[in-house]
Amino acid sequence: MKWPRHVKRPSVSTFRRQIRGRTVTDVLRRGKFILIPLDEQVLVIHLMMSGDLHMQESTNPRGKFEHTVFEFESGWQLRFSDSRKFGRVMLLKDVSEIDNSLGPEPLADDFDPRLLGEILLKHKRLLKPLLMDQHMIAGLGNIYVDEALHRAKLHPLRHSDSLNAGEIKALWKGIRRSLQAGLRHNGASIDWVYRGGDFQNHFRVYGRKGEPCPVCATAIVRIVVGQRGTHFCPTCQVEEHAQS
DNA sequence: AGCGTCACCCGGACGC
DNA sequence: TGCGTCCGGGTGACGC
Repeated sequence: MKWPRHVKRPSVSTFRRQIRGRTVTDVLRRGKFILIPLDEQVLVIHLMMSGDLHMQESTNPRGKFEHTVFEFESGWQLRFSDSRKFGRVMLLKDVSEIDNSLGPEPLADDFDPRLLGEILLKHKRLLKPLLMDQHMIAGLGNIYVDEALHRAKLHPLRHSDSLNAGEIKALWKGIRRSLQAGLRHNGASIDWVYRGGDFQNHFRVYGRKGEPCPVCATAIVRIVVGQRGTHFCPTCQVEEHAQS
């Protein structure tokens, strides 16, 4: 979706006027966006990497990084804490702008190998940046892409239109399994940003440069692809397939 | 079309 | 110890 400059740091007073008296009717998610419908509008929050949402009683002192606070009539507050200020808060008329700009949900029932194959073959892109691109598939970040590619035994620099049916199926499985593993472990708490999860203790390749591959014990390699640290096993994830 | 690069941001890790 | 520098995360804009 568009990420207009003017929503980067919304004026607090404008915001306050617009959402005062509204009722939270639901809490939803689409891709990495948290959607909070407020009667006619929708509050959209992106945590990026260092953002965190939590409920606090209003009497609790405000934390150093709690830049945005939503007051409830009950006396509780929804606080958006974000030490690196990368997160975004937007108020939109409806979710269509976000919805239309995102690819399919990889854990949805209709995300099958055929749909993944269509996306991959329609573009001639490197696997890593394609999978990171929210317009292609919604919700995969750097960790999950590295983990999914390792599960699928695919090199991050493979071209998306070079995969055969078996590889597409393996990638489909890898994407879903790595997301499910993340969910099972309540997500990852990397850096010092603690969110309660322990998925970081179960990474197969991400952030494990030099450590043994859990499958074959080869040292994990780190390269940079599309400006992103990219981790893979040079034995399991071969770039060039021998011609036969 | 797709890639590389940059900007955004800042706590912490690292080097001297 | 204290300072300076670099890093990394997700996204959009931009140039090629």
